[in-house]
Amino acid sequence: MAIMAVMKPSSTKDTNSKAVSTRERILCASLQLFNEQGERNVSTNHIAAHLDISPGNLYYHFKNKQAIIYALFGQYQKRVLNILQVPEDRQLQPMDKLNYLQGVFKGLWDFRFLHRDMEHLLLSDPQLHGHYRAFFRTCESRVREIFRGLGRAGILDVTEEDIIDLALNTWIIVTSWFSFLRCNLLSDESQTISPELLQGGIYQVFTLERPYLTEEYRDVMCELQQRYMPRPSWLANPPAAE
Amino acid sequence: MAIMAVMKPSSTKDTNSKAVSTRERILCASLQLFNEQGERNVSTNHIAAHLDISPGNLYYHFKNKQAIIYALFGQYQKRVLNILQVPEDRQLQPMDKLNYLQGVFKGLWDFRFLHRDMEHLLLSDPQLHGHYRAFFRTCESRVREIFRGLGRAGILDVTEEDIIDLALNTWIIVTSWFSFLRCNLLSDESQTISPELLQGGIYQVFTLERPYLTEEYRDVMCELQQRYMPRPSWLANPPAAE
DNA sequence: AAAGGTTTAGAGTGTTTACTCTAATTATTC
DNA sequence: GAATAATTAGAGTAAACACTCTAAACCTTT
Repeated sequence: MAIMAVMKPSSTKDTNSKAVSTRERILCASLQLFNEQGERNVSTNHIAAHLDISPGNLYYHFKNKQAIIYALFGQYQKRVLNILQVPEDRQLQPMDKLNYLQGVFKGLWDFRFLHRDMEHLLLSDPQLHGHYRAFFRTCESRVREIFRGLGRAGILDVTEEDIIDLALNTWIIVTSWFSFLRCNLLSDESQTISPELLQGGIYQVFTLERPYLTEEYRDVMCELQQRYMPRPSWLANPPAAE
Repeated sequence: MAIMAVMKPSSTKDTNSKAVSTRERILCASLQLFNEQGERNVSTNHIAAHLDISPGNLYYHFKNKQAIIYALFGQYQKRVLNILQVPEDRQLQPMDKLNYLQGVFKGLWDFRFLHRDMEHLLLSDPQLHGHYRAFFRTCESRVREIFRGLGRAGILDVTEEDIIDLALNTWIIVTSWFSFLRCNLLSDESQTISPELLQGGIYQVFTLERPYLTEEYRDVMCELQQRYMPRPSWLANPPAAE
């Protein structure tokens, strides 16, 4: 470690000497608590207590609660943009669509507190709001590019107008899925959503493009979609009294 | 008014003698403030101050803040269910779809604070959560019935499976639309969403069923949809740097 | 105009919150 | 191993919150 110190004598931020820096631990614990209880219900004191550190320590690493959220936001955006890329060296395949969805839904799950309190987080921080709008526009154009790729690959038969509409519908369904689940389907006890209900989101997004599937790929894509049909579990609920 | 008093001597709740009861004024002011600033940012003291009444007075009429929200929730549900009805004496027409959407979007706008903090409101009040789940199931079945009606009227060509998927997608887009607008499109200054951007939601919902339109009605419905195309205003934003 | 119920004002309470300050401790460098 | 800088602890603060309590004002009926 002496070598390390020599190699990076005046580096600004890397505390490699420690296994995990306090800063990282704060981010990690914040993410966990925010996801479990909602950002609104988790105070900085809670986070500090959870980590067995003092509030002062927390505020040494982050100038305020907002800064923690900001950092987590950055992680989330980086991760999503990493996923939404069209390969340049080959055509898109049916499984690609699935991989996109699984990756994005996983990301949404890991940072689910964000979309739970999104409006409050953005409206109380104009700078963050600006970043997010730019992030959305980037995602929107990436998703359109994916749909164009699926068109080029002969999987979808879509006009440019269809693509624009599909992309926006997809964005809304995807980003609203967990909120939808928590509000409309989950009773309090079933805290554990992930496996099968998350899959329901993938199924639901597939329904958006089903009408546009080419004959050639209709069967294979529909079969793919059927794997994610989660209905029995929650459609079983009594379908409303009236 | 003496006559009124004689006619309804021991009625439980009507304070007809006054123009507007304090209870009504509290509900009205709460709704307004919640919508403008978010439920999270409006305290009971704020509401009382806004009305120039004392906090004690407010708590005389509502045992807690939750009770105010609960009452507003009731108004909202009643209004939506009033709209989502299939006429029994005639077939559905293209304009019906439009009327459903306009009515529902107006309701969503008037109670927009609800969907802004929905998760928190529901997760912190199990009873309300239960009611809301039932409300959702009712709405879902009503919307399906509307789609079935559009099928019977020869406007849509849909299987029962399509209907199930369409209904759910419609629900999610509709209930998420204002949140989507506030998060992704609005800068802070343009506080006033209503007219044209609300219309964008109607357009967007129409896109869901466009692929299912029968040839007979495709032109008329698409023309109807085009009226609600709001794109130029906010699609003009630079489409992301990449 | 007295009585009795309803409505209101307004001060106050206990708790929680985000955040600050100072001093102590630990690492790093010379 | 002394000096310096980076961390941490922990008490503390001012503001905001949901909500309570008591007494006064206001009706309505007799």
